[in-house]
Formats: sequence, structure tokens, C-alpha cells
Amino acid sequence: MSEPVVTRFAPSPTGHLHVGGARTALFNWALARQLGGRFLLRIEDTDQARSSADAVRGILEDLAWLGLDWDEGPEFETATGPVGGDERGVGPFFQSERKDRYDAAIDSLIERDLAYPAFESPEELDALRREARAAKRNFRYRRADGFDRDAALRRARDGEPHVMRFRMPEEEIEVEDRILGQISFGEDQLDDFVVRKRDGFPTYHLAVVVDDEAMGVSHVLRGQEHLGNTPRHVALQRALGYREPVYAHLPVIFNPDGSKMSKRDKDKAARLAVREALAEDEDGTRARLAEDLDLSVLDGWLADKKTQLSGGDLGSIEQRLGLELPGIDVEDFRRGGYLPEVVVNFLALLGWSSGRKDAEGKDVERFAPSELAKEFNLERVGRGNAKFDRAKLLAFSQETLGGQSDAAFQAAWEGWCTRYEPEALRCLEGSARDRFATAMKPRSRTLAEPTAPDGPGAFALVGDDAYGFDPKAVGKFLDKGEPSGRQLLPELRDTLAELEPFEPEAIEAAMGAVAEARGLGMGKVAQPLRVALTGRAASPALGDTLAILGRERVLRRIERCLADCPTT
RNA sequence: GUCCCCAUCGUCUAGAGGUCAGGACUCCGGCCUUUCAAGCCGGCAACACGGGUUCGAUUCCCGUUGGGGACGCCA
Repeated sequence: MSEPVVTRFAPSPTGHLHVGGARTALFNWALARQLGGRFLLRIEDTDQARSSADAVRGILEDLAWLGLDWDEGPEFETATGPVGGDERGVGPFFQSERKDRYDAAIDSLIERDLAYPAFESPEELDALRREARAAKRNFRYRRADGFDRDAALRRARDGEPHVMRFRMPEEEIEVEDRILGQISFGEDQLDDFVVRKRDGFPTYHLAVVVDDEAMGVSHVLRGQEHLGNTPRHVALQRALGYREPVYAHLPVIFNPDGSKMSKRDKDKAARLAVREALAEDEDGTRARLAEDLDLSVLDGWLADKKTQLSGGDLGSIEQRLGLELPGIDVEDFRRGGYLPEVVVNFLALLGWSSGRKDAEGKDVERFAPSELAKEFNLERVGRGNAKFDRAKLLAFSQETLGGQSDAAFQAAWEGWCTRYEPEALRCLEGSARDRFATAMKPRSRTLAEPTAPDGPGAFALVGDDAYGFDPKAVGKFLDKGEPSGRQLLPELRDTLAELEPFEPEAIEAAMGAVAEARGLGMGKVAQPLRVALTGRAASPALGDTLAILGRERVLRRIERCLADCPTT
């Protein structure tokens, strides 16, 4: 009888969930769903220095927002109910709480002389590595020939600082990867890696193997950067008498420039910008950043490119320095106004394709999460790395938004506003808000665009005397013509002042009647009005534009235009 | 430097010996129209190179080149 299917996502809580991690989580989730197995979430917080409770919460939130519900793992309340738990009793799911299990495994290795204490300091090892590099050699740690096991064990027991290293078998290790095929690693490139750190915590390699066994993980789906770790894990499994899971390594996700998309990209960009700003104006920059940042933290971060700042700190740097940091975290896309199902769909296509065509012979590439859960498979995961194409993501987003019902779009948009732009909602009430949302639907690629300062909805959100007039539009539609748009405005104002009801259809009809009475095309009336009301030559349909603003604001704006708009 | 992985339009990809090499995104036209969008129609654009194998290679093999990843007491 075959083992039940269990997949897992095992992030380390050192920052937000980024796109690469989200894709890994998604594929694990989809595979578990497709195979009727369980999807498990485990928090890998064995790095005491870099883990934080905030980061854990952030990752759970991001996962829940994406709709990747986990069957086992930390308990969490989502919009659709609780997720997580420990039905099979395989928890806890925080590695920091499982230390005794790792110790037991390590002890069993030590007893059988499969692991041993090593006393080199990090500095010594560093020197050895540099030396090897300089001599164009590869550094591999192997236990010395004359190693005195008893003496080493005694020194360790006596409290001398040490790590425990695993005795990597001196043989070639073959890995069967479900995506990449057979891969073999020569004995000469494997070394005695650390299984227990100086601080007593297990390393990732040890912990992952122990936990996957204890939790019955059957399929390990992870990024290709882990490929080289696999022989270590396999060797450990064999030494410990564990089952060997199915391995599948996912292609890497790239930035548009071809570099690997990394959770550290934002820090990288910010660090660069801060350095530049510092070079230009040291004191001024420091003063500006000090307003909401701890400068000692900042200096440490500047000095060590492996450290990451919190999202909040990064955000304030972004703001203070007027930068635009690259979006790589799930939260960036949420704030950017993308629907979770759009993000999920797009992520799914980064490395996977259905291979199906529709009736017209077009590739099927739009998938709801539930469809992914049915259709996803390892066989159709590609081997080539993929660039993250924001333009295509945007197109997906626009198409999805446009395909929603007016009510669904509005609900999603209001939800986004409540979280990120509550002010905007206060400018628009009742039917004006409904009309605004409906008018924005085909004009928005994301939920953030309706309220964007230069977006299609800006005209309605700005004060009646706060918008500027585009000189080109004024020249063309207000100043030119016989009669000029400007000359037409008073009549339009008077008509509008009396019009009942003040609604799109009636407005369009009334404006059409004015045009017809004067023997003009609709454009001769609509465009001047548009410019007067919005300052620009482009806006939603005329009736909608006026109805969204409402009679009062329309009249006020026409007056202002007549009084203040300069002639070109 | 060592090891590992990868290679079809600019990007994401379909293709599993014989196809006009298909689709999507981007870009460019056109239609629609009171503007901007949306929508509809159309267009540009690819098998990295060199050897094999084969009647026939985008497809199989080898090499070259190019890209990427890993070489932590991070995960």
C-alpha cells in the first residue's frame, strides 16, 4: 500500500513571503490538492538571530490571502474560516519547539560514529575557504585521517565550543528528480556538513530531514537552489533509516534583468539608493532617515548585505528618499491592487503550463485556484527558468477585473480602499460611488488605479478648484471653434442647472439636444464640457462623468473654468 | 575555481522525427466612438551555433557558446 501524499511549505520567517516562496507554496498546495493529499505548513525558525514573530504572522497572512489553505500547521483564522491544526499529532510546527527530536537524531548519529564534534572556529574555516579559493581549489571539509573520536567527544562534553558534523559517505549519490530526472553528485564534491550549530540548534539540513520523516512528507517540491542540498538530505535519510520522499526542484524565477528574483532584492535596491543619497548629502540624508528609523540598525544593515530590514523600515526609506522599490513580496502585490486569484494564476504559469488548447486553438492559461487544484501536475512543470513579466501580470489583472460583475468589482475595490486608501471612499457616497466604480472597471488594470493620482478616476477625487487645465486640451476644445467651447459653456451650465433627473441618460440627451439645436456634432459639446470639468480631454462617458460629480460640483467647476481657466 | 541545471518570437510558453513552428503578453495598424478606456479585427517577431544519428531534425546524441544556480555554524 502506498504512502499517503503529504506536501509541505517550510518558510523561514526572516521576512515577508516573496514571489518565489509564494510560487513554491502554491505548487505544493496544488499538488496536494490534485493528489488528494495534505498540505502542511512548517516554520523553519532554527536561525535564532533572524527569525521573528512578526514575520511569521506576515507569512501566514499572505498565504491565507492567496487562498493557500494549509491542512496542518500553525492555526490561523482566515476570512473563510480557521486553517491549520494538528489532526495527525505530528506537530509542533515550529522547529524551535522540536529541538529534542533533532538532538535525538543527532545523538543516534554520534553513537554510531556517523557524526562527530569539530572545533574549528568560523574564522578559521573562513580562512581555509579563502585559501582554497585563492589556490583555485574547492574547499571540502572532511574528517582528518588521524581523528581521535574519544578525545573529541571528551572535549565536547567538557564544554569546549564545537559543532557536530555529519560523516558524509564517500560515495556518489544519485538523486531521482521528478522534474529534472536523474542527477548524480560525485563523492569528491560532498563534505562533512554541520548538523548541529555552536548554539546547539540543528542546521536546516538536519531539521528538514527529521521533520519531513516525522510529518510523513511524501513529496518535496522546492526551488532549484536546493538541488545541491539534496544529496545531503538523502545521505542523512539513509543514515537515519528514514523513507526517501519524491523530490522535484522548481525552476528559478528571474527579474526582468536576468538576475535571480530574491527576497533580498528590495534591500539591495534600497541599500544602493541609501548609499547614493549618503554620498551626496551625508548629514541631510541621515537626518531625514532618522525621523522614523533607528540609525544603528541602519548602519548595521548598510554594512552587511545579508541582513534584511523590516517592510516598514524599507517603506519609510522608500518614502523619505522618494524611491520605488521593486515589488517582490506578496504584500506588494496586494497593496498594488491585484486580486489574489490573479496572482495565483500568474504564479502558476511561472514554470507550469496546462498544455491544453481551447476550441480556437489558443493556449488555456487562465485558471481559477480551484481549477489549479484539479489540474496541476508535476509532469508539466518546465525545467527552464522564467522571468517575472509584470506586463503580463497586469494584463491578467485587467482582464480579470473587467470580467467581473459591476457589483463584484465594486466590492473588491472598496475592500482594497478600506485597507489602503480609506480617504478615497469618503469622497464618494451613494450612487456616485456606484457609478464611479462601474466607470472605473474597464479603465483599471488594478484595484489601485481608480484612486491613483494620475489615474482615470483622479478627476472625481480632486477638489473642485484643485485640478489643473491641460493647455493642449484647453487650446483645442475651449479656445478654438465657432462658437468656441468657452462660449458654449454658459448655455450648458444653464441647461444642466435645470435638468431633471441629473442622471447619465438624461444628461447625454440634454447635451445632445443642445448640440443638435446649434447644428453641431456631439464632440463639439462634450469635449469642452469635459475639459471644463476635469481639466483634460479624456474622462469616462460624458453622462457618467457628470453624474459621478453631481450637479453641484458640475456647476461649480463650470463657473471656475469660466472664471479661472487661462486662454492659450 | 569546482559541481549542477537550463536553452523555441523581446517575455511566458505549445511542440514529444515529417507542422505554413501554434497561443498569450508587449509593440504597431485598423474598426467602433462625444474623449479615454474596454471590445473586435489584423500585423511584426523565435527553433543559439557546430557536428553526428536518420530518407528527414526544433524534436534524439555529442561538443561549443550563452544564461542561471550551489559551493555557510542561512534557509
